[in-house]
Amino acid sequence: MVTLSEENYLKAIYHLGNQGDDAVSTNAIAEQIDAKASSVTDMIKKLAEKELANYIKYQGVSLTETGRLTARSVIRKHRLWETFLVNKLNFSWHEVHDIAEQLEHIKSEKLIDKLDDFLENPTHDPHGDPIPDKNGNYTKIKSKSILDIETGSQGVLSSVKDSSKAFLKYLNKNELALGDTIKVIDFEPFDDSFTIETKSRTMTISREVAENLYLSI
Amino acid sequence: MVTLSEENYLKAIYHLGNQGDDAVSTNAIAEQIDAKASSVTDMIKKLAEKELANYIKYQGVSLTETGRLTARSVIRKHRLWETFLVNKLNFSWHEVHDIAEQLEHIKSEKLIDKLDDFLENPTHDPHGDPIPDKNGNYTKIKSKSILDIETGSQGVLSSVKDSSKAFLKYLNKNELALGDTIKVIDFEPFDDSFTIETKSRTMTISREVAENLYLSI
DNA sequence: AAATATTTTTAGACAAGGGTAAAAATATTT
DNA sequence: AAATATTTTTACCCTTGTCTAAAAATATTT
Repeated sequence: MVTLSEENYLKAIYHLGNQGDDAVSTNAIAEQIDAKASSVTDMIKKLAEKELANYIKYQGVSLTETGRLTARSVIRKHRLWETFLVNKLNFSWHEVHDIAEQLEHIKSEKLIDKLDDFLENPTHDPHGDPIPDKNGNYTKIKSKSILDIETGSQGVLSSVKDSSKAFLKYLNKNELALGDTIKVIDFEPFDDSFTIETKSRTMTISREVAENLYLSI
Repeated sequence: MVTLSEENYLKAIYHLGNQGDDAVSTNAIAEQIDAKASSVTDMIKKLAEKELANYIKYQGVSLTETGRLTARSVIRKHRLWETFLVNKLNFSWHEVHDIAEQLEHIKSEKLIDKLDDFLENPTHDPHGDPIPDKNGNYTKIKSKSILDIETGSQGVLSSVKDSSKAFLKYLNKNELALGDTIKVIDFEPFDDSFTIETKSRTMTISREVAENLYLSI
């Protein structure tokens, strides 16, 4: 039995540690989860005790195979619920995170499998992130941040790195949506800004925004 | 802020105390919630502290207006989620209770309103129980247990009193479903059994079963 | 390499929710 | 009305997950 809190720690370690492979520092987890370092140490010990994590004092944590699968299962639930909220209940994508954060902890294999079928087995959630299947497998779309794309080339907006409310609202306001074709027209070294072109218009975006937009070529 | 545990107590008091009006005993709650009487006393004090319940030592608890509305809101969520599970995810009605028990505690007004719309504002859940609206109002279908119906008359199976897995499975096995028209043919005083007639057949049911079937005339 | 700074861990406390055992109040018998 | 039984409450303990403050380990400067 994995508790709600444990699930959140597993998810954090997974995301911070590159699928949970790299060792993650106590402070990094503390910041991610919004808790104090001492609380994190306590929880890490419990996870190691349950063989969900590998832990060496002062050396950080990584996930065991079981821990990784558990994390992926939580991520699967989170992303399926987000898809449900956006596709079926007509939420906009910036509203769904907090609700999915709760729904991801509902315990029922059968529920999530039926939800998956009901949504017609989506491979990506509304933010463009891949949804692991029952066995924890998924294929990431190969994509690059606009920062790393050569001027003149174009791609399809496939995901966003930052899923904060503020950023998603910015995208809505500027009529940028997943699936849009974006061409990188120019880079301005003075302020690190980019000029991009979409179907409807040409616009300038800051380095900060460019960093968070991932295009698949 | 009402906690998950508090919500469960409010629901129990609501159901045991005839919409929370009548005073309910500590022991009755303990049994319903599967906890010890001492734990119930503690929680009751917290509810009274938060003005969700009226409590006089040794005299039992009832709900305040706020408590009653909170209970109805939890019941609304429970029944909407059950409806979702059965109507959209194709669960059968005896499987949904435990999952709805978890889903009913998800916090988001907007979520439940959108779910309500998605389900096309159902007035009754899969067990025939009424779903309170946003304001906590609902209309109960006027119905009577087969025990209280005169031989010879008929009605539509509108709800079941006992929603246990065992009973719902019994109904499935015997092809009895909500909405079926049932005619009460005979009563046998020797063992208190009833003979009833449905579209497809005539059958005998025990007093125990009869007691749990509610027909609307 | 010593001194200082930062990170991590330990020790001890707290709130929520639940349990046991005994005391107090209420109900029921005789 | 006493005696007995039952219910409810109190007093105290436990676990989970969190916190603060201090100690220990590791990193970074000088």
